[in-house]
Amino acid sequence: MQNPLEEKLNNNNIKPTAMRILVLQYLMEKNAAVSLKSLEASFHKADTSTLYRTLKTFEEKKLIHSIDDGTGQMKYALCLETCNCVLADQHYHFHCTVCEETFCLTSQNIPSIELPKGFSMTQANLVLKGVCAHCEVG
Amino acid sequence: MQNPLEEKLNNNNIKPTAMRILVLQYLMEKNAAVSLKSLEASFHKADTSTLYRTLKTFEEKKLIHSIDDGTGQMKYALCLETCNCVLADQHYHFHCTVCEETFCLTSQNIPSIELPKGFSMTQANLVLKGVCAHCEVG
DNA sequence: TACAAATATGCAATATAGTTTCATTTATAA
DNA sequence: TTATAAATGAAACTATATTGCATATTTGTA
Repeated sequence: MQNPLEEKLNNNNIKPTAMRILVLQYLMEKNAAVSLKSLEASFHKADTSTLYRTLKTFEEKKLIHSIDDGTGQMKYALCLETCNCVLADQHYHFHCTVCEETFCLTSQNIPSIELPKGFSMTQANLVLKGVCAHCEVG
Repeated sequence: MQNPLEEKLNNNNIKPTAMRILVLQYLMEKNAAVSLKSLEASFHKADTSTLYRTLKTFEEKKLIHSIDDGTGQMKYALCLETCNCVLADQHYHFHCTVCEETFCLTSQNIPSIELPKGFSMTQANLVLKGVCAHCEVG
């Protein structure tokens, strides 16, 4: 008998410490990708390095994936339940230049891309930029 | 009567100083995107800030475009002649995890991407990762 | 329970890329 | 020639990411 957060961590082979449960909860409540800074801002009591390593552990265990959205701050977002962080699981991300939030566009996978002869692809970092629905004027 | 490099700079409203001509030449000779660090390594006599500002000027004047390939070092590559750095000019980039070079894949434009309702897109940073033809084994 | 080993955390220091300030030099134009 | 504008060089500074090490906590085992 464990709570769903602990269960999720256990399913990913991550020991469910108090800190990790809180960080996971935070990630689940946000519908946008989060940065280390935003975690720091939300968890004053926790140390930066702990939060940093928590994110790294989550990423390593494929609970979250990282997004380099070009803001200079790496963002992290929860993977889908079925995610193995392989090419087939990759999706576009959208960075809103107004609210500065970054979202996963999981409704469509990335299209097949014709690579030059001899090239092989294993990963992708695909970030679209513009204005999100919430920030759109008019 | 001016050399092609100067002409290219002039066409982009960039005053052709000695330094800028050399940097442009360097960019044209490389078939991969270059970083500030690689410029520093190639131009020992020039100051970092000069090279930095040269890149920024080139980018501003749409002579080159920047690529955040996730290595932590911004890369820069020459735009195509016809480029206006608008959405239609965007293309994928490929970062080889072996030789660490980053290339423009200009042979195809990015496909049309279905955005959530209300989202509008103005830019993109699309980086594919894997192994390039030169580094492919076998 | 008690102890040993493994793991997680907190604090501090470090690394690195990017950026800015300001003085000096160089180019441009009246 | 002189005044003005622009480019360059040197140095300092900022921000993010990362690591080392001591302490605390958890876990497994007798």
